[in-house]
Amino acid sequence: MQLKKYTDYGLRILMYLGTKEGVDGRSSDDAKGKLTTIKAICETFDLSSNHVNKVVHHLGRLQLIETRRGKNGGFFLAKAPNEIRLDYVIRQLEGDEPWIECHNPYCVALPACELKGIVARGKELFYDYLHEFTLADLLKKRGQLQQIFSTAS
Amino acid sequence: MQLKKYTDYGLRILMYLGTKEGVDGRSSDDAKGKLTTIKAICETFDLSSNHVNKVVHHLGRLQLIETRRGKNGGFFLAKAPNEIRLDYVIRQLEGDEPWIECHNPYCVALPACELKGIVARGKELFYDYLHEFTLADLLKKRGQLQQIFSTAS
DNA sequence: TTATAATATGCATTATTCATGTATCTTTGT
DNA sequence: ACAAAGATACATGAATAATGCATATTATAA
Repeated sequence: MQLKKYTDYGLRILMYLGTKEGVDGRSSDDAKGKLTTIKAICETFDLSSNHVNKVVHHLGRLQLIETRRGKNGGFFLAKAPNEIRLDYVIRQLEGDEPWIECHNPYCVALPACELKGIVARGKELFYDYLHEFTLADLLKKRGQLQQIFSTAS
Repeated sequence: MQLKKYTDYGLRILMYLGTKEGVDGRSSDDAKGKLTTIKAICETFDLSSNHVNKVVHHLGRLQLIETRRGKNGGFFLAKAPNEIRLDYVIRQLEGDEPWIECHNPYCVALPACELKGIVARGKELFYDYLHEFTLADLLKKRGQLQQIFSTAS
């Protein structure tokens, strides 16, 4: 019972982008508006580039970030931080299956089982709570994060 | 993000015991007060006896059931169904680690990270909700469950 | 007191899923 | 044309859950 690292990495990437973001959604650490690259993320968080690659791609498909191929390519947030709800990010990256498995192996009690509904409702309460937060909430200590990200590598 | 089958099996076992339970906490399908055995559980739910063995042992250590070794041994509920709270059962069987892993690999953002607290609170809301329910709630359709369990095998 | 039926326990093995690695393709700016 | 970036497919490795096997321990009954 734990979120996948995949999901975790996705959230870290969004946080990183959130700290870089200027008015135009580009990296602000450079006047040229350089984009953030997978390489930069990997160096900052010390992660495998292959994995980050996939997560970035996924975030792109979700239209949470915009990716640019080719030289000087990279990616940046496609929405304002306060429009990126945590429940959505986690549900999508994590996958949204029921938290309890009634088939595989099939449970004979299924037709009279009250449990699956209770767990499903609990799951929804978890996500309802996450729905109250956005990426902006993760950036409260933005200055400190910027400092961490700029010195890490 | 899913409960372990181990946890699921534990809950099924408790439900099974709940349907058998008479005034004395013994199986009521037989005047002799025969105890429920691992074998009976395995036949009913079509599970591996080794796995059930371990879950039963765990439930015993948690004092949710009382186990009896030796010939004519078995086990039965050690508490009334309405005293067995689902949050407790699930927390114990599932293990109670944080749902998000900040170390392993260590995350540089940790000192300024708002995420861990949000997820931790969401997790608590999930368990708070489960706390409202007991095994008795899982036995609402007790008659139907009894019928299922007596015909399965 | 011996056989038997039950749980207890430890170790080994298998299966599943997550995580990571390698290679190559495609795109795009220089 | 070249180089730097993401896109994609496939393969491998690692972690953990699930299961299997063997044996010990205990209690009852013949």
